[in-house]
Amino acid sequence: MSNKIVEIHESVIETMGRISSFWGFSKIMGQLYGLLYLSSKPLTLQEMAESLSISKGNVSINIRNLLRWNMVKRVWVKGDRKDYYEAETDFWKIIRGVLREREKKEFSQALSSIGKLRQQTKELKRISKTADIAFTEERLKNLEEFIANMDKMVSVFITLEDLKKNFWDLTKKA
Amino acid sequence: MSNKIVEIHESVIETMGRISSFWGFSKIMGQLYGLLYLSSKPLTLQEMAESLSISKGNVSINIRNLLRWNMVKRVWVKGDRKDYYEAETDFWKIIRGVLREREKKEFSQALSSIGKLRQQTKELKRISKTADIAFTEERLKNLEEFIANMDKMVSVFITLEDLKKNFWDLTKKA
DNA sequence: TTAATCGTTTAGAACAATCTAAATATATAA
DNA sequence: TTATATATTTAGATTGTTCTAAACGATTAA
Repeated sequence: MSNKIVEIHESVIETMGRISSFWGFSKIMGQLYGLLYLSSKPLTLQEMAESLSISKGNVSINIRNLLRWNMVKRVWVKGDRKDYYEAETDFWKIIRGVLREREKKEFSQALSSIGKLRQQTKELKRISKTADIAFTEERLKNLEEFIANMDKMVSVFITLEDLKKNFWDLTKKA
Repeated sequence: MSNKIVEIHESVIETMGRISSFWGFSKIMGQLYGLLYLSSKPLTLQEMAESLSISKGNVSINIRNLLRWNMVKRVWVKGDRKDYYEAETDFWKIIRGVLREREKKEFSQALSSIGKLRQQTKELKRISKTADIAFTEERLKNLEEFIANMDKMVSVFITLEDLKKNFWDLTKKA
């Protein structure tokens, strides 16, 4: 590969690293993904470690996280016992997966926490009608409604994207 | 305040801290916001530091960040030289602000980085037509299109929320 | 002006995350 | 089975973040 194209690859990898840490993943995860995304053939742990000048162990744990988020796939190369990896290139599929597992989980957790606490406050209000209990209940009500709405928005997004995907798959088959 | 309601407040504050660090803000920021959100009157630095058992300096820098994101407001209490703070309770307004400043900035930065690199790759392709240059160009094209779409989605969201807000303001005035 | 009361900054401590190199575990081929 | 190639785990080093206590600076009241 020409010098210039190698430079371009490195810049893309750097950018991916920045994006990755911005979204709360590790920098290395983004860089590994960028490396694989720009590679026309699957790569081994060893190759990735050398390309990014990091240890094999570091690649190992970060690749495992990428696998967990379905951002890379492990592929088989016949006659070679090394593991090979390639990038998942369908970004919408990645987003759907991340929203489903990460955001969804966080929203429902927050929703149930706040819901429970609001319930406790309501019960308290039945017993004693003080100003601060009423105030707390009002605030928790608004908070719970907001989180429920965010939760719904994410669900709608996932559903829409799923529909789009299924429709696309159908048109391809037909 | 009763013992029970204090316990509830503490749980909400804890939950807010968790949400905050999940979204890439500091835990203390979330806790401070929670404290103010549940307070029926504005609080001083001193009061917040005592409530959360953290240093005044720590409150100072975290409150400054909350102000930066328009998540809290500084309010004046006549005849008192202390600064008082209260929570911004309009969550959609907060989201709009954060998207506008944080996400927007990140998207346009990524978009311009990748755009430039894609342009360089295109120029390279005019000179020499190797397989890896063509491959790189194809990948960068897809990546750029994806980021542009995300950017558009965020813009649409902000615009819609702004419209909703303006409409609401109008109906209130009428 | 001086004393008192705040808010902010800073130096260093405490803590947490990330990385490497080496050890260990696992899988394949001879 | 044994030897070899590979992946994963781990202990400790490194780095980065966040916190506190104290110093500093600014503002107000006397």
